[in-house]
Amino acid sequence: MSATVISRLDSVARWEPDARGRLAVAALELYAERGYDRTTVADIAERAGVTERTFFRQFADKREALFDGSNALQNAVVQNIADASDGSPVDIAAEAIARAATMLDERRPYAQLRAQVIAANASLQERELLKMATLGTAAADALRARGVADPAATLAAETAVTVFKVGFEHWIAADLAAPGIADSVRAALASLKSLTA
Amino acid sequence: MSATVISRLDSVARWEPDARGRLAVAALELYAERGYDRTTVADIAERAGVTERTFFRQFADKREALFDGSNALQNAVVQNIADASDGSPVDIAAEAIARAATMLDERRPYAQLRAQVIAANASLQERELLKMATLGTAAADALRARGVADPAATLAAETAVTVFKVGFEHWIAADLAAPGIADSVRAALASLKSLTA
DNA sequence: GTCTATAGGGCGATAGAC
DNA sequence: GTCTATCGCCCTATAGAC
Repeated sequence: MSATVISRLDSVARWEPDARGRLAVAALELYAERGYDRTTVADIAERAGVTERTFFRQFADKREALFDGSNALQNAVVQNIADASDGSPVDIAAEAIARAATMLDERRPYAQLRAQVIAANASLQERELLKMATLGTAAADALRARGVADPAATLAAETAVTVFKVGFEHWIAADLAAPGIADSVRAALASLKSLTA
Repeated sequence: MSATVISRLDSVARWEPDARGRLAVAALELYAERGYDRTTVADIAERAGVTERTFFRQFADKREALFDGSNALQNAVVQNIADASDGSPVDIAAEAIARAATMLDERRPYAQLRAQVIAANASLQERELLKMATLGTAAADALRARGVADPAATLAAETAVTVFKVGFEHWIAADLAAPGIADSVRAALASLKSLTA
């Protein structure tokens, strides 16, 4: 129950720090152990050592605890699109996602467990799809900021998200010695190009 | 409160028929009038003249009442893919969706209102995204049944769904004299092809 | 049809950090 | 003093169980 307290030695922290992180970990663990819908928010809060009410202050709902990292990915993608050199909109968007996704490489076991949990529950899949759609519109906005007109911006961004999804699936399923996720995404893009040629 | 009763003249219907249809209409109306989250299932049931319990027997949850037509669209897409003559997987899937979607042409005002309601609420967007994803996997299955291998089948199906989404947005936003949805979808496919060329 | 557990929002009180 | 994170108890509506 006791956790590492990061505070000055002459003061005792009133609460253990990082309630949000503990809640996110507890949620993933419990969803994996007994399934999403047989886990109550009270269960999660108890394991994290906080009250139920605190959970809802940290996360908008029970699903959101699994999607804490999605903002970081999206910000990296938007930045990568802004920083990209010239190229076709699809190439720019797909490469931006491929590079941003390398932040997942070092946490593949976590990503695999999380993917398993999401695959087992429809309402978690819905949330994942919403996050992907949000990533797509953010990427489209970033392309428009570079002067790409519609419908090219939307199509390129959505296509990049599609190749990310396919590349992600491949990376998740591959064995330990497999290459990084960026290569999986690039391979999916190459496949798509040969399909539409 | 009284509706047209389609029954034999010598019998009095015990319940008004088509509770499911009335619930779907009532749900859309109320979501449009006062917003999704300020509408309770009890409100919908009352307007449809049934009990709350009947709503949940007809629909799995409060969102599902807006998605009654999605099965018909999916079945038509799968059938069209099975019936298609030879061509590239992307062309087959996109054309299959374009033709199936013509069933929406005669109900454009309904589709516009529905799209407005969905755009106003995140949890309805999630459900819409799940329906699109389900359509994508069904289309991919249909392509595989034709002998298309992966990842081509998945990529082609997902790409077709993307051009459908973009075409649908265009068709929804266009004025009354605009061409049908199939042409909007075909135009989106053409744009995508020039983008990836 | 009735009953009930749980999600999730509102609000005020508390007690730390600064 | 302000700001912010927590708690606790109120409530309603969803959705599943019986």
